[in-house]
Amino acid sequence: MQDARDPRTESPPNRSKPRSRRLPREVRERQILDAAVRVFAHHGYHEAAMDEISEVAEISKPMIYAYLGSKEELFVACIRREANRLIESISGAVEADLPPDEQLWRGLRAFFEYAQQNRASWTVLHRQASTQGPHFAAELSAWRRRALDLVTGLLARAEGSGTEEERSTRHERMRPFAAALVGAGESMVDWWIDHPEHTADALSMRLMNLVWMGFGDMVQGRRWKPD
Amino acid sequence: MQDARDPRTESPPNRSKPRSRRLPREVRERQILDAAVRVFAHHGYHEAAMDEISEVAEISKPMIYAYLGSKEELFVACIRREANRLIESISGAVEADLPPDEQLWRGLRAFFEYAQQNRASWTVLHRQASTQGPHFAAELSAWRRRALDLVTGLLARAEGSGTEEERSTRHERMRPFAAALVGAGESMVDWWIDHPEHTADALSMRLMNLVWMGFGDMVQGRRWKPD
DNA sequence: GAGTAGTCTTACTCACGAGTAGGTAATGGA
DNA sequence: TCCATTACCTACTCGTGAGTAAGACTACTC
Repeated sequence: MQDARDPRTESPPNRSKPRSRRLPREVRERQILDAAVRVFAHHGYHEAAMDEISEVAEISKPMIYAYLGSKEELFVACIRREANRLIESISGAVEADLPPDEQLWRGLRAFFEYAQQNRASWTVLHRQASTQGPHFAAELSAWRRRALDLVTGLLARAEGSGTEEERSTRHERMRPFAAALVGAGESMVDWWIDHPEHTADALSMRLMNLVWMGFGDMVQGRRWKPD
Repeated sequence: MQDARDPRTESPPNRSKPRSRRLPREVRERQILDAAVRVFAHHGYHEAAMDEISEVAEISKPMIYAYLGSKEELFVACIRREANRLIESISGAVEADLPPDEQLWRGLRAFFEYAQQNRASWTVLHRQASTQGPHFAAELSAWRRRALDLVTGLLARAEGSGTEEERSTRHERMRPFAAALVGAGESMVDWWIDHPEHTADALSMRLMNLVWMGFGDMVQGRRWKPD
């Protein structure tokens, strides 16, 4: 069973390069993490062999243990790095002085774009991470919580201002909706993988319509549009 | 965990070997599947040891191999059985002659209730199944497709009728929305596990409001309510 | 050039767990 | 009563893959 997207043979087809020697730790750690993300994304945590990661990273296995620790710690390091990248992408796209629907729209679009341009990263965060052995549970719920807080904040602002206390209870009330929205996005990305003819823009628009207008409006032909 | 034996098979009270019960294959298969669902839900596919499943099922390991085949086949059998149960629960709750919003509402509620009353089953379907080794990919996408078709049908009917062709293109257009809705539900159930103070009814209502009314209506105080 | 700190490797060990060999014992029909 | 069948077991094998021992090579400083 040949696999076209085997991470070992995926990107640079370098046959001539005589395996760069003696690079500083910083560089190696990055190489290892890059390789690990790709391999974890491709096989999942348990099927991913440290031997394969070391092969992809072009470094021997003991170096991984020396720099990043056990397989578990390596996986956690991947989660942490990729979660940071994703969350920064989204929160960077949301400008605080825009109207709430516009903010939401930008956030959604940034999310879909990230998922498109960083497939492996997204796969690790979404699919593999949720395999929750009791181990990475902490790391996992941490990143999930950050994502949820980000979205909850977006939604809470949509309902306008008020006293400190009102804002805080509203924030709480928004949590289940935020969970729903996050899940809707995740699930749409999954669907997207099988229907790559759609653009990030189109999908964000659909999701925006769903959560902002709702089916009740949509069946009557009312649509949400940006700007 | 005490072993509650059938009183009829226990006639002489001083039998020294209560374990050898010699039950028919059908019964054992059910016991094995029940145990497997629990263990898979608890540990995930890879961490789940056949030895533990055999222990929980109160039968020896070779019997599992004799009846259900390999670990992979056992897992597939679990997925298949539990997916059927869930899909029947939902489609049983949706009566075709109700108005579309009411149908959607009943479907959502049935889903949340199933997730609440069959935690292990849901966990296997949702969390563990998505670990997509290339193996159960077929089984997985099959059940996911059935769920998606069910929801897509629900949504497509909400937009009323038309010519055969209109219905079919609309059905296609609804797919990404269905994916979003399914994901929203899944994600809300995850959130629910950490916030068990909410009821299935309350959560279905929230999700119904989100997808039917949308935030645009909700921030203006408009709400959806069941008939 | 000697010492030292950091990079990097080959070639192992060893636990774990899927799957099996090879049997015993109960049941039901002839 | 004998035989076939089916239920059921204990006690193994054996591949795989995480993690390591033990040292080699290189590039600094002093």
